[in-house]
Amino acid sequence: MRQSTNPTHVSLAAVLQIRDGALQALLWQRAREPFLGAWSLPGGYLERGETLERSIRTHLAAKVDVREVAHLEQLETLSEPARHPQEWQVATAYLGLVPTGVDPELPADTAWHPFSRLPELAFDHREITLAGRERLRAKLSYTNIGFALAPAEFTISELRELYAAALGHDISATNLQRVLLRRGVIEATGERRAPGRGGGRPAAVFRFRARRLEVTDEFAVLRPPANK
Amino acid sequence: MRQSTNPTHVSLAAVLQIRDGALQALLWQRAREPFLGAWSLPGGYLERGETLERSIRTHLAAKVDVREVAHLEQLETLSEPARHPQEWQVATAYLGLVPTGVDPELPADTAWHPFSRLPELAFDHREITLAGRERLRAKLSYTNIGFALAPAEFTISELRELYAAALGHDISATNLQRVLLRRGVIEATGERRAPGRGGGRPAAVFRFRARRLEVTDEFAVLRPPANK
DNA sequence: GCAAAAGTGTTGTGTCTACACCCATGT
DNA sequence: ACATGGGTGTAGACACAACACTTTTGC
Repeated sequence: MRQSTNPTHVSLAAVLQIRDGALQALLWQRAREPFLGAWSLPGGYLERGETLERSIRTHLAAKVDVREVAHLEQLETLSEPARHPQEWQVATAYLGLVPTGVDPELPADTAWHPFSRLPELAFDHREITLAGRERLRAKLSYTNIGFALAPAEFTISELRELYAAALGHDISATNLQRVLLRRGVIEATGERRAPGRGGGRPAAVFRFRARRLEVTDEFAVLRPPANK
Repeated sequence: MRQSTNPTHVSLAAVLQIRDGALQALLWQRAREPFLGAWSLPGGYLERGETLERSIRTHLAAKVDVREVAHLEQLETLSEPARHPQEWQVATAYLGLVPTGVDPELPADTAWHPFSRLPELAFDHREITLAGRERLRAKLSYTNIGFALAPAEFTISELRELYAAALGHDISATNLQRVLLRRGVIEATGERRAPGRGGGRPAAVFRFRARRLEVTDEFAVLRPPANK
């Protein structure tokens, strides 16, 4: 029991990466009660003098040795009084994204889990994890958030696989390329990738033009008049 | 000084309404230090045993006598250590919307302020207020959130004025009607509104089909293949 | 030559803006 | 009659999905 007049405050993160062609979440196994042994999201207490974002970055770096988080954004703050069985605790959840290919060394109690086989999660962490995936899926449509899932350079078919894995449905390489080029989200580097055994035309290499989140489709159905 | 190991936690709300054809925010004048006399967002401490949403609803109902909040959603949680000069305080901000026409009785220290003449605000409340307006503007494009700004029944020109005031730019009644009808967001009641002095064709009366937030335009540019 | 993989051309559909025009009422 | 405000018809721009077709490589 920490004390009585104020809630404890923790930062948590659903850290997602595409590994082996599937969207996966970084989880660690709790070493103490409550939920001893259950899988849960990385995070920890907010300390005096730090912001929530600094808090979650510190906890990620210290506990899990993940410094390669390419994008981090706040998801929501959970305050259900019964969410922690012993403590009055408020949690602010973040979504973190790690580019494909990065393979940080993990402590023994930490592992990646594909969404297709998520274990039972402690507290309300399952809800948070699913909310993170939803946020990612939505933003793939109208922002350049793909930069945080992709390596620095890639071919369209590689990018197509990433998008398909994150979205959960197939996507056409043809149209993906056209949409992202039209919007100026990606650009050709000018280089080509040599084909594998069995041949095939060499693929053009692309990169994201920005590596910070930008809204690329204002989808402003109710948009201001053109003239004027 | 409340205590040391945990931050205090407050809930705040940017409560918006369209009044006199302009988007306005509900503010109250602080009665104590810090920022004595400055305008600020309504809200207050989170109490043990309640959720943040319950907390902000309670504070709104008690302090400001606004029970007519048609929509309430979480905006973000602010944790900058220096945001409160004396206290280690975390704040979770909400966006609240009140339909046009409702005119709740307000205490003497509370008043509506149009965005065009926002006073200096205490703490980081200006940032929150602007974030609330941005959230509203975005959601007007792809959800039915207009239900929370409009009265139960309205004509298209009345609705057009509300959208224009909230969006900050003009909008065509013709196209607004077609977009909202095509998406099934509004429907005709079958009644007509008598024209004012000076004549004119009687206007058809409409209502929103749902009075809870729904996403009406999935804007899923990267959408699943049609045939499967 | 042939299979494999990448990329382009083209067609059709749906959604939106803009604007001309028609409708129903008061004076 | 005619001014006033409401509503419909329609054309053009654009973004997208789907799919046929062409290009460039390995074997």
